[in-house]
Amino acid sequence: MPELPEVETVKNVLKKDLINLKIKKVNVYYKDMIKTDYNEFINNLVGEEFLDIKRYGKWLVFETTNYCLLSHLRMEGKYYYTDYQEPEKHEHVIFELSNGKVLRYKDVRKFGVMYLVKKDKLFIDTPLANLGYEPFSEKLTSSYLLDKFKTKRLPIKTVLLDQEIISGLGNIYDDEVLFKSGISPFKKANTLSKDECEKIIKNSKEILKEAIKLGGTTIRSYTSSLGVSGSYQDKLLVHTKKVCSICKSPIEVTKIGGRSTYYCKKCQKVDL
DNA sequence: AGTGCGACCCGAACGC
DNA sequence: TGCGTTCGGGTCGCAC
Repeated sequence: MPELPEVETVKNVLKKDLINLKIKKVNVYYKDMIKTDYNEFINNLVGEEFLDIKRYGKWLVFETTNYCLLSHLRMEGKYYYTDYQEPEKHEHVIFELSNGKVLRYKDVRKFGVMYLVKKDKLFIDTPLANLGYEPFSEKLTSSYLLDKFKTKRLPIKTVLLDQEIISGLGNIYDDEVLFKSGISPFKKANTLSKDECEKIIKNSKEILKEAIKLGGTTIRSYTSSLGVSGSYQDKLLVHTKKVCSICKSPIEVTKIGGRSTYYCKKCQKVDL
C-alpha cells in the first residue's frame, strides 16, 4: 500500500533505470485508468525521452521531453522494468523502450490512475493542483496546521488523510504519527493545540524519514513487487499491533471515517 | 464550505 | 469441502 515512503522508493529505483531512455510504444490494456485523453496518451508519448522522475505526495511524476506522466499507485500499483515480454495478468500499461526493454505497470485492483499533461501544465487542473505541504517542507508549521484545522470538526485521524493539508500520509503512517504523538485519533481536528500540531509535524518527519530509509512498509504483499519491498513493518508501533509497546494494554481496532484505525486507549486520550 | 458515503476493483480472509 | 459474504486501500463525485 504505497504511501509517501513507498512511492519515494519506487521513484528512486526507477530513476536508476529509465533516465535517458526513449519510449518506442505505449500499450494500454485497461483504458479506464487513463484519466486524460486516451489517444493522446498512447500517441504523444512515442519518441519522448525520460528526463527525470519526481514525487509529489503519493504521486509519481515521469518527466519526459515535452510531457509529464502522472501516476498514482493507489494500493497495489507496481512498476517492473524488465526484458521484453508479453503482458501478464493484471498488467494494464506497458511502455516499450528504446533499448528493447519494457516498463510494465501492474495493478490487481485496477485502482491506480495515470494522467498525461504538457510539461507547463503540471499543476494546472491536475490532481497536483491543490496538494498540501509535504511533511518535509519547511512551510509545514504548526500555525499552518492550526489554520487548516480550525474549520475541521472531523476526527484528526480523518483530517490527516486529507492530501490538501499534508500530502503523503496514508492510513498506516497516520496511525503511527498519532500514536507517537500521544493524540487520540478521535480528537476533533479543530480542538488540537499548537503543541499537538508541533508533535504531529515532528513525528511525521521522523517516521517518514525512517520509513524511506527502510524502503517503506510491506504489509499485505500478495506478490513481491520489484523495488517496493520495504521493512518498515518491523518498526510499526501501533498499526496491526495487538499490545501497546508503551503500556502493554491491548491495542484497540476500530473504524474512523471508514478506515481501520489502531490506537492505545490509555496512551492516546482525547483530553490530556 | 464542511461532511458523509457510495463507487471504483478483485483476491484474500472469513463465516457457515 | 464448497459456497457466499465481507473487507481493504486512496481518491473522487455527489447529495445534503
